[in-house]
Amino acid sequence: MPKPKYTTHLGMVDILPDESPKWRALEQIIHEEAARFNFEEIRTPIMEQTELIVRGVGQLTDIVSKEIFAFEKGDSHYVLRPELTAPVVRAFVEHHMQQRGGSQKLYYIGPMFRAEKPQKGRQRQFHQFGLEILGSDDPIADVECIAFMMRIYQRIGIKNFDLKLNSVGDPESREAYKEALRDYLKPNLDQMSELSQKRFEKNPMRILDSKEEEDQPFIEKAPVIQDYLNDESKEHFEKVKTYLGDLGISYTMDPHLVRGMDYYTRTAFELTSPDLGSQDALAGGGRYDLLVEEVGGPSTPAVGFAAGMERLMIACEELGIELAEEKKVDVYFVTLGDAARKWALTHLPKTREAGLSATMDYMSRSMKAQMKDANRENALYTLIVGDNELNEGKFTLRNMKESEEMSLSFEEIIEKLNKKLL
RNA sequence: GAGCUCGUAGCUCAGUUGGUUAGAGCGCUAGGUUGUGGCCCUAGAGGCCGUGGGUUCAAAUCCCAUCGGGCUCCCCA
Repeated sequence: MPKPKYTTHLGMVDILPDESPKWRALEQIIHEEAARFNFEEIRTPIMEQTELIVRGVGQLTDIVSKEIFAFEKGDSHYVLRPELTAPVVRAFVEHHMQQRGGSQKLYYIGPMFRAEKPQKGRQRQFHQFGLEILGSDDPIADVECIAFMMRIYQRIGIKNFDLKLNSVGDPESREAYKEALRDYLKPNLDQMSELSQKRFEKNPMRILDSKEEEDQPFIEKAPVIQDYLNDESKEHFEKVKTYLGDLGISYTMDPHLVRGMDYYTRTAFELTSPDLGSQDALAGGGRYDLLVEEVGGPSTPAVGFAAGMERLMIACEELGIELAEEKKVDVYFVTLGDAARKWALTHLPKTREAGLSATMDYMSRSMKAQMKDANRENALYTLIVGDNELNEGKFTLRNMKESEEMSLSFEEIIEKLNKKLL
C-alpha cells in the first residue's frame, strides 16, 4: 500500500462510517431535547467577516490574537468561525430578529476552527453545539440555558462532571471591581507573569484565570467580585442560584471563573469533567448583555453556552457509553446468476418502498462471499434467488439469526417482514 | 509558543548485543463446500519499518533534523 499522497490538514479529522452513527445519534438527541425546550435551530455560514469576530470575541483573547484562520479575497476579510456566539448575534442584528417577537432561543450544531496545537480533545476543526437566548435578562433564561445544557449530558448518561458558577458582574460592578483589582495588583505587578502584565490595563479580570505559577500567591488573596456586585447584579445572581437549587442542579462557586471571551457579563459557568485530561472543559457559557450592542444592534440582554462535541464523545468512551446502535439491514438479496441479479435490482426498490432497508452484492461474487457480506452487514434476513426460485416464483427467505429458511412469493415475503419488523 | 514521549501491514503489536529475502494475531480476498454466513483448515494480497540526512562493511535497531500522534504547560469547547 503506497503512502498516501494527500492527507488532512493538521488537526483536522475525518469522521469515518464507523464513527458517523455516533455523531448522528448525538445530533438527534440535541435536536430532540431542543424541541422539548422549544428552542429553534439556526445555521450560519462557516465564514464570517474578520471584524465581527475581532470585535465580538475580543482583540486580546487568545482566540483572536493567535488562533484565527483568516484570508483575504478582493476587499473582503474572511475568517473561519472560531465560535458561534458572535455569528449568531450578527444574524440576530442583521435580520432584526427581535421583530419576530419575544426572546429568541436559538440553538446550533456545527464545526468551528481554531489554529491551535492539536491534542486529545482539541482539534483545529472541532464541533460544538450550543444555545443563545437573546432578549431576556430574566434569571429564568440563565437557568433554562444551564438546564438545557445539563439535560443533554443527563440524557446521554454522563454524570461525572462539575458545574462551576460565578458572576462577573454588570458593567458598573465590573468597573468598580476592576479598579479594586488593579489597586490590589499594581504594587506587585512587576513580580507577575508577562501575560498578566499585558492584561492588567485592558482586562485585569482575566488575570484571575491565570495558571502561571508566579501569579498564584497574588490571585489567592485578590479581592473577590462578589463583594463588588451592585444590588441589581447581586439580586440577579442570587435568583440564578435559587432557581438552580429549585431544579436540583448542583454547582460549585468559583470566584475566579472568568471565561475566555471578553463579552461575558454577570452569570458565568463552566462544566468540567475529570474524564478528559488537561482539556477538561465539556461546556461553558454565560451572560453577554453588551455584545449585541457592541456588534451594532439594539441593546439586548443575552445568555448562552457552547459545548465541545468531541470532548463529549471522549467522555462517553471513558464511561463505556454507546451512543449508536449496531448497524443493520433488513434484507440482503443473495443472487445466483445474471437473471437473479437483474430480478434483485428491480425488486430492491419495491422492498424499499415497503419501508424496509435492502441491499445486494455489487461485485458478482460467490454465494459464500455474499452470505459472508450479509453477515458482516448484520442483515436480519437474506433473500436467496437463483434459477430455481425464478422458475417457481417462490424465493428462499433466511432468518440469519435463527438460521431458518422458508419458501415464499415476493409479496408474501414483504408482508411477513413488515409484520415482523415493524 | 515551550517541555516530555512515541511513530514497524487497514487495526493491535513482536522484532534479541546493529547482521541475509521484515513477523504474529485480528481484519480483507479466495479455496476447502460448482446454492448457504457466524466455528475450523489452507492459501493469497497488503510494509522502501513516518520522512530526510548521518555513523557503519552492514541500520527497523545508533545519532541529528523534520513531520505526525499522545501527555504536560498555555488557552479553550
